[in-house]
Amino acid sequence: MPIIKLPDGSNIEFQKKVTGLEVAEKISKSLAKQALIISVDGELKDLTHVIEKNSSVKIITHKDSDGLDAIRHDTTHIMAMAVQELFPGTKLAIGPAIKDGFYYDFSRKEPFTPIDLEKIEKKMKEIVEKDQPTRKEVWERKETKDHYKKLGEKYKVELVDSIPAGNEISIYYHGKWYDLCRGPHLLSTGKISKHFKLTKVAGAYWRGDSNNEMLQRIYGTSWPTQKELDDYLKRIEEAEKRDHRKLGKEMDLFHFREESPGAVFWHEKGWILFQRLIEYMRMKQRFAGYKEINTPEILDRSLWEKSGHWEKFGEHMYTSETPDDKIFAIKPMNCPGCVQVFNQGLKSYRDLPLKLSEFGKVHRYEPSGALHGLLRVRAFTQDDAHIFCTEDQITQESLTVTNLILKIYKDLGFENVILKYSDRPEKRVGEDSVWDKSEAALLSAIKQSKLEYTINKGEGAFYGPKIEFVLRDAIGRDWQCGTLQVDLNLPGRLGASYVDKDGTKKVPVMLHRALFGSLERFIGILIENYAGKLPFWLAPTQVVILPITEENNDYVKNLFEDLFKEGIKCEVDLRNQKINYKIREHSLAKVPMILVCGKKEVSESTVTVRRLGSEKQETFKREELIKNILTSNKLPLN
RNA sequence: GCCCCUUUAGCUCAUUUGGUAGAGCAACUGAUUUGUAAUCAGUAGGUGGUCUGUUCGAAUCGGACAAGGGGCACCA
Repeated sequence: MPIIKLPDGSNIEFQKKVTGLEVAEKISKSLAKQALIISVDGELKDLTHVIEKNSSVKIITHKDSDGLDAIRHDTTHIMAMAVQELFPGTKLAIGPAIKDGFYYDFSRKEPFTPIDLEKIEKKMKEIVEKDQPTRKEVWERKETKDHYKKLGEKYKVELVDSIPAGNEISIYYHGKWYDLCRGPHLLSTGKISKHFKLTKVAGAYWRGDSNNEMLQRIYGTSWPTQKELDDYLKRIEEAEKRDHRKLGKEMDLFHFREESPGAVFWHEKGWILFQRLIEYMRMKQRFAGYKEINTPEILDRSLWEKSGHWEKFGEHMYTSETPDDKIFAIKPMNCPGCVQVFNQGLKSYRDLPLKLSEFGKVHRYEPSGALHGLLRVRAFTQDDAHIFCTEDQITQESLTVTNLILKIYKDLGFENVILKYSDRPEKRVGEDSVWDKSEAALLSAIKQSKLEYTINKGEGAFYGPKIEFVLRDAIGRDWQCGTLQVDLNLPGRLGASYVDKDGTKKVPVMLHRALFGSLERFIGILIENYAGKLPFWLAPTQVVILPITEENNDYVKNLFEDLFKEGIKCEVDLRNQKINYKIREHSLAKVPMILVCGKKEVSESTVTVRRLGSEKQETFKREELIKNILTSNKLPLN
């Protein structure tokens, strides 16, 4: 007779085999009420699942992430049920729970409209109200396939085929409707409650393969309570308010236009921000021993053929033909140019590691559907560098790069960083022994950094393993930014060499490294992270000075000159407007500091300060204030 | 690139079923000299994304293209 071990360590002994629900009831009535599914020895099961032997059981409620997933999985079944009722002939593909919600992929000729979504939602609520019981049946493989073949549900047939031999094939019924599904599911359709919402329709390839048919995917979200649903919708709204495309327009930082899709037209304010970021990085890299170079944007085809880009990267490259019938490529990467700088003149082992940095503008022909504001563009500036070193130096140099990246992210307000490590892919160049060495070197650097990391097996570049740096922003979103790649290939292809101790020529290892990846992209991330309220040192307009009346204009202009001379990005607003009007306008423009000078300030040689996000007014002596401002304006070079 | 949607004044949006476009904010002019999130009045502003078809007549209906948006694929 089964002895059930509970998560708190206690045991309950039953006289006969029991269902999950009976276990929950034995623990408490309220738990049984809240129970959604159970976990038996780590496997998720229905509440109706019969436990026959001793096992560890956990009753799962909506407070567990597995419980939330179960609710969403049920909701997507109910959606599919509603869709098939309303739109007979619609075929089903798959419908899993995902982060914050669920989707189901359908195959149907006519597109679903927003009005259809409303109808589906209404129908779903009816289904929930009917509270139809869930029932599981186990079918034979062949019977299942024949059944779905007859119905013309070709995706279900494919799914049956992909279930490993020996696994049971389960069908879940909700009332009369049923679906092929591994489960588990809640006891009845009423269990999910009505706190769901269908959010959007989108195209999606069957099995994520662009060679397959495009299905219609309906996304939705589902929560245990109305409050959680409202909170989620609010969160989405907040994220929309931070959208860098919207803020970029409002703050007059940049724009895009038809003539050059995916390329940024930087306005004065955006360009100031861009330059300031570069200024910071320059200082940071100079301290770290980098030498900044700059290489041509357009290079002859032969170089790209030698480097392998022409073959491997050609479809993403812009090319141009000149009147003398030569073909040039606009660089999509900086590395070949950088290697040419290395190649110029004789290099000795004493020169290594040699770190050459470049703020290089690259162009890549990205698929049109991939473009997205500043985050995915066709022309962008990499904060690139290539470190030429020996194999023995890989670990140390990788660690140094990692530490530099972490420090920089921290300076810019990002404390949460995780790493993604990718090792050798199937298609690769170089000896396995060298791969062993470079992988070990990179991994050792990661371990020494003590950061959380995930391993992406086989996702490395063809020339070497890589690390990607992912940072988490203020509202919990992850962004992939920096990258560090070990390259045992390009230097050789492009004929790089150095003279070693023994007088022989050797080929150096090259580390590719980008801190933010793309400055354009990073600025987009910065804007969203700070919701446009950039830190003082980065703000394109740092200070606006407002006179109360015309009488204070001279004082204000004089103060402006003092700040301007010190390099503060400062403006005066002498317009004939009320102070309320100006405060509102400059606050909305996200100027970090507003200075107000009226009769009182002029007579006392003081300035009243209002900082963005605060209604507090503070009055300072003029000299003291200037000193404070200069301190805030320093680059964060810790 | 693929599926769906969108495109009207500088910005945000309106114009029921086809009868050549309106508002708020911004801009400009004038008045107002103002103490911490919108002072008042007036003026001007549009080949309705582009091309094309249907029609006596198209912002409105059809088609093509482009850009943008949401996803998918892609991100070397």
